Amino acid sequence: MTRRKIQIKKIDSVTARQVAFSKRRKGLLKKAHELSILCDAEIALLVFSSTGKLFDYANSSIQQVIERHNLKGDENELHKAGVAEKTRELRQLNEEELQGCTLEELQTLEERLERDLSRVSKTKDERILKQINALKRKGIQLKEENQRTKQSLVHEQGQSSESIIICSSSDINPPQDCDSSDIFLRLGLSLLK
Amino acid sequence: MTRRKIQIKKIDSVTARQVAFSKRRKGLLKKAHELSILCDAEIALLVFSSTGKLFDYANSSIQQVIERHNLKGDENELHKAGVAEKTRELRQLNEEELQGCTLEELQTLEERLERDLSRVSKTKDERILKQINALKRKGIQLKEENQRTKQSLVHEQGQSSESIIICSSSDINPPQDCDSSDIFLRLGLSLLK
DNA sequence: ATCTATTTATAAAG
DNA sequence: TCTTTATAAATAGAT
Repeated sequence: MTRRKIQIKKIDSVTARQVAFSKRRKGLLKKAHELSILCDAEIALLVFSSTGKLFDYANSSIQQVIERHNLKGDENELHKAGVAEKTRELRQLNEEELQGCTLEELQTLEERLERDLSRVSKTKDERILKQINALKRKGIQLKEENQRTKQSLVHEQGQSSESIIICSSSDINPPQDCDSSDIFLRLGLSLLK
Repeated sequence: MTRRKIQIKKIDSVTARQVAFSKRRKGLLKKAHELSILCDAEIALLVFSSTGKLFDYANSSIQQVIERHNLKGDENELHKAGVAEKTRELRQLNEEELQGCTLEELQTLEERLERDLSRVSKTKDERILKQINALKRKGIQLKEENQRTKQSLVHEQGQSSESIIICSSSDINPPQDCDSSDIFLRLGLSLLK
């Protein structure tokens, strides 16, 4: 505080808030570091900006605890820069190595898996729909043949058969279309209210 | 600092170190609080004295996670005990409240959603399978009737019909069973090597 | 804990 | 974001 004393309340101006955040964050991290050195203290400091970016300070011993608890999603610029490559590399990762991933990397992988799952489900649904339609066509064909055969009986013999199966269109309706991402959204909505 | 500038290195005198710890800890917590208010930031600050005592600051949303850190050994039991209830509560949460959840709570919710999605997909698959089997039965019925009708033609007229449809069992095979959780597992495995 | 000289942090402006 | 600068805040050392 200086030039003027300020009130401790949310800074209205977005720009001023960003400037203050940058300065004070730096100051806070410095103070945290000084305290840990001067007084031999263990310190963990996590600062998330309003946009979700993380800046942190932690002694190495606490660092491990934090990482183990997934308290922090590492969003350093450096990490972001390498995410695409990392994601590709993750295909080769075994489960143990996966534990070493940052939250952001895991999220990127998760999103990829969700997209792929959605694609697979959709493909599966389409294939099943095709099977159903094929069966439906086959059923209609059979019904027509059945009727035609019966017709020839009537025509050539003047007698009717009681063995004709009635197969209305409502008996062979296509299944309602419901791809899994849609289900997920609806499920999510119902669970969240 | 003041009266004299000091070097940032561990303070030798135990007394002086304790005094410095007390003063600077207070200052650090205050700065952390100011930053969180002024700049709308999420902050978690853990300070362990060299004697292992904890002093902390944290926004309410992070607070719960931090408190679990303090509980150390008890944490698992206590937390597990409350998960079921928490999960139930989360059903009532709207999106805004969801932002206030801890990472752990979000993960619990996510796992629940995944299980539910899996159940929904499985149910859907079973229903579709039923439809397919119903259509299959209908097709077989029709085929049998077709043949019976034709048979009666042959039997009563001694003539054969060329209109009989051949409908082999391979034409109406059931779809391979593949529930989505299985797909997900297989997809995951393939992506991870 | 209190005082206070001095250093540090930082608000406002460029 | 970096710099400058006036001023508020933090704090080392003493009591």
